[in-house]
Amino acid sequence: MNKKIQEQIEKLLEKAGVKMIGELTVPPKSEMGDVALPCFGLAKKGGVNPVAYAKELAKKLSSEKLRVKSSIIDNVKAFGPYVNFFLNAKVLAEDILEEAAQEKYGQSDLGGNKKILVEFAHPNTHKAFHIGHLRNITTGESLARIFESVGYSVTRVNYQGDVGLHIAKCLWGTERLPNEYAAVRSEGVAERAAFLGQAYAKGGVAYEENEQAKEEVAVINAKIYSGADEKVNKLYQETRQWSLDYFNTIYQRVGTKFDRLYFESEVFKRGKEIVFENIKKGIFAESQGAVIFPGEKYGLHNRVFLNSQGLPTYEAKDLALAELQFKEYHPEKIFHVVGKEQTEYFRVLFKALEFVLPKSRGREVHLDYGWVTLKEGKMSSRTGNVVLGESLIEQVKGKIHEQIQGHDVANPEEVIEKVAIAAIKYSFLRTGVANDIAFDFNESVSLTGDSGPYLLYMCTRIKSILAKAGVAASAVSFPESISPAEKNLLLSLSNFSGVVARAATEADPSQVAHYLLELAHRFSEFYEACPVLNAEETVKSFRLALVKAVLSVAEKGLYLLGIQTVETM
RNA sequence: GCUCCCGUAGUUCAACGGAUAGAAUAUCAGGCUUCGAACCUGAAGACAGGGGUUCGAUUCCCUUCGGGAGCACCA
Repeated sequence: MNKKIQEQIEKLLEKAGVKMIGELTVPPKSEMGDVALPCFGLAKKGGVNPVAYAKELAKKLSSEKLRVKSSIIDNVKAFGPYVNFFLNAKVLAEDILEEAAQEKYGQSDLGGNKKILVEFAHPNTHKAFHIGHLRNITTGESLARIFESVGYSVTRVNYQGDVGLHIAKCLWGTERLPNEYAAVRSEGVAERAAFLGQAYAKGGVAYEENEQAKEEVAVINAKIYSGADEKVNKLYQETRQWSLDYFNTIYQRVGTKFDRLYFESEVFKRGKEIVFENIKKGIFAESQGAVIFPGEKYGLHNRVFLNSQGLPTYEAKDLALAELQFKEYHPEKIFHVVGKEQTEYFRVLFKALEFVLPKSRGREVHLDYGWVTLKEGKMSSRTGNVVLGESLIEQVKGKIHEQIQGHDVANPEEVIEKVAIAAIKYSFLRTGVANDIAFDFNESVSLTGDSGPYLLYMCTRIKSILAKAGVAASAVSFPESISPAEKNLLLSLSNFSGVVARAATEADPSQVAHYLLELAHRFSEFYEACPVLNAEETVKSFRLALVKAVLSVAEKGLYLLGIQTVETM
């Protein structure tokens, strides 16, 4: 709810000698008013019937409002247990349009410029980059932007697994595909990435089905950690770079830039040290040849931090990563955007961290997001049943290409790319972060209705109007009569700041997505009902300003989702 | 087996413990000589089942059924 409106209502209540209890909401129908004050809380305190109370309060406020000059509130009426306020459209228009025109509209300083890290993407080198990663990046980037807009100092970091068993599997596979390997060395970034996926699949299958291969993979793994074998080093470094080059092309494509790339290879040594240092203190314990953290002591489960070969596992590396991150950035909080299957893992890790690094307590947050599952079944890079991130983008582009036929578009290639990215990002962000997405090519990335292109379409329509209108007069005039469609748009505009704040506190970009959908729909209704360019001068001036404000807020909101607008589509 | 998450129109998603459970898509019926029809209007269609707490439950608790994930040397 808009601050100004809230203040006005509070002022009115104060005059009537009533304290503000309960949050303002929006009535289900516009005939019932524009803002609603529920009276359950008020009634409960006084032990009265909320319906009777609302009726009485509305009556009181109605007489009181006469004494509030230039109030934005036109009328007060009781509906059941609610007191509903009718806002004056003209005053609302003057307030909102002025506010929404500001560069910083929607921003706030909730974060107090505190430092936070948003860690996301984390693809592993030598493995496929699939649509799950795409969802992760989309979510992480959007969260980073939302946090920034409410006044946090955000650092985007990416933690990538470039050591570990999966690398060994891939190298094992590479050694068994010598011809393909030789050929791909002279090819492009994408081909190399595809080759690594193939090699990984080969190694992964052999590891599970063949005892000898399993041992060979373990040997390679040890060599990667020790760095003792020149031949392995060389192959490892070369293929590692292939992956990183490829990831960079994708980051660029989806509009994400990282401030710091962390690698497992830079923390595994220190991870091992930390565990050793803390065995004496009794934090970690030996068990069956490995070193574990006894999570069971704390109602969690035990986890292996050093395996029986003495190599650090993911958990030990994460200890060192945390240490490094606190040392480099002194963050207030670190958000790890990681799949929800690791929820229990993080509970144990954060517990162990509290002992090893006491200042981390309460500052480590696991932002769990849901799976992207295929309708035909679960994705698995082992069986090759994965949808690669880029192939999704290409498929969606194909669909848009068909749609765009017959349109007069200036830069079709650029537009198709942008619309495709918008469609995909929106399809990931419209649903709650923690929810799984059952992915289906034909249904999931929609181009109509509740979709990214629908939002972009609102923007291009407005841009088209503004272009035809030419240079607008500097002073905006306000007509006496404002239609319901216009008023709805104004009310939507007034909600933007609150939506962004909520999205930030709940770490949930879908709030912004839903808001934009409503804004776009209300714009479409307005567009049908209210001609802009052919309107009488005063009305035209107002509508142009209104439409400009809508575009401005829409672009701000789309930016928070990581979506760029287009001129034509 | 233990722990956690999730069951809302045919389908994909909404709904700070509050008003007549909202959208989109698919289906049916309408709307372009008028700022871009990737749009708009209308119809039909849902809280998995059963208990409980509450003035009030889709929301909280218990339970049954159904789906998913995690639970020692992967990340």
